[in-house]
Amino acid sequence: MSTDLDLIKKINIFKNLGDDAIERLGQNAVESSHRKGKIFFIHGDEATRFYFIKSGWIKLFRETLDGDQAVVDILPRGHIYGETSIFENDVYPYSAEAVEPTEVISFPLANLKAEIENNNKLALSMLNAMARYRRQQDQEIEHRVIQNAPQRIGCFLLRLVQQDESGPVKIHLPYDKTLLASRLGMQPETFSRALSKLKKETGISVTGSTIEMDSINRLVRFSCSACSSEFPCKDLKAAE
Amino acid sequence: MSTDLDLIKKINIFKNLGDDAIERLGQNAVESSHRKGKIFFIHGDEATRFYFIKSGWIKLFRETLDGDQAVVDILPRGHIYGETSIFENDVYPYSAEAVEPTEVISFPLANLKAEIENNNKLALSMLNAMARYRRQQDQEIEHRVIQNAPQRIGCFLLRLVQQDESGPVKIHLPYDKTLLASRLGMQPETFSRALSKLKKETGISVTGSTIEMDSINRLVRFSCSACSSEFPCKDLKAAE
DNA sequence: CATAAACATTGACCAAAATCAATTTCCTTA
DNA sequence: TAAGGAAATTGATTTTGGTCAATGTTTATG
Repeated sequence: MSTDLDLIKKINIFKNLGDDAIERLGQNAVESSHRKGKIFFIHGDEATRFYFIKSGWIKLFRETLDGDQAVVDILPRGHIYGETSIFENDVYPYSAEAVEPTEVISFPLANLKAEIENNNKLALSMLNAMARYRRQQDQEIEHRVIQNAPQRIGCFLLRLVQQDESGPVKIHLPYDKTLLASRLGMQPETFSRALSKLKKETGISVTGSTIEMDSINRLVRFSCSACSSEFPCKDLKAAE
Repeated sequence: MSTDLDLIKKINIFKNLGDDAIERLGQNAVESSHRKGKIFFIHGDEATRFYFIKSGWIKLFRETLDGDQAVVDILPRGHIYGETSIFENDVYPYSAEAVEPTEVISFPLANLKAEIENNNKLALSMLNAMARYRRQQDQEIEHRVIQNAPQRIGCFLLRLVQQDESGPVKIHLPYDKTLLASRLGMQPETFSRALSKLKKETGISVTGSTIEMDSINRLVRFSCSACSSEFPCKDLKAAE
């Protein structure tokens, strides 16, 4: 396990912790690789472990009995998932699936639960992470009320670029368009049409999953006019 | 200030704290009454205080320059607001407005900030509160993806009733319909029509802001089929 | 109690997005 | 490199909810 220690130290909410705490949290950590499509858990399952994404992408979602699905979030490398179940009576509040080949490290939730009881530093980092997430979700709701489909796509793209970019920009979509559509709460067909519209309205050029533009100005004008935050909306990046 | 101590102890995230901590948190607390329409702060304002709702209702929202508004939440008596700004560089992340005559107690954020640094109990209660809120927001997003307008109203109504109710039920809407519409992310006209449809589909009877039905069964079947949670969806009550 | 103002409903129409169906394009892998 | 399958696009149509305007209803207030 000790080979992992350095990696564990880099986990966002574990930063600033002492080596002894890291050691305790890392007890019985297990590293594993998974193919696209791997289901880690289903919402409602009893929760025993939480996961750190070493590489790949994880989709968090919930679905109804008849298969309608709502994507809660799509997490890149560096994030953890499943950890909030310690506040949910040890039940996972969402389902988790690998949408790319993925490497994860899993940890017993018991470690986290025990550590957080006594380690104020850890509690505070978790609070910070939680607060950031909360703001993100609030904004997500806002966007779905105020922005239309093309604007939501534009907003998502802007969160992929360095926000001080002033010249030409080239963006690569982080995962496929169908998945991105569900992440933005729309159908694939709607996404396709909305992207065409965005192209027409803002002059971006789209080649497969590569998107280019001379400058982000027109995109900002188009998307951020229907948002309560000023651009650049710091801390709301789509990926890290 | 000492007259407030008993009240402060009852604040959700302050439960289980010792008298000394309560004392510190309550330093320079100020009680005040406000008319409907009072704006406490606007998102982006520098944050200095957080508020406890002694009575009344508070709307949390964000709005764009051209007046489009997204309601984040509507809080009843017993809740606090503005406290998360300690994780947001001391800036309020949303605007807050009284939608009824309201009594509040405000506290310096500095108290909370100082206390949380050293008091693990407090940090843990905040984490729990935050986690509950997060789950609620996740579900909110899910509902807006999966449920249509009449189903969202039905779901909201169900969260107002005791969830083990088996006989006839009488519900009183907690605030006016226009506000409720915005809380559910729809226009007043849409709300009105959606409520009519709900009436037709589930046999509920509506008289002003009083809603009655023989049993919640039909409502559950109508609304909860488009949701990933089983009824009763515990901990997701609309009011407390 | 009268009256204005706010709230709520209804109708007609419009716009956005979902759905269903048919291709086309891209990517994987045999 | 060819074939098959998945992903993406496009078209036609329907559904849902939004918008605008008119009218009815409740509520607060002088």
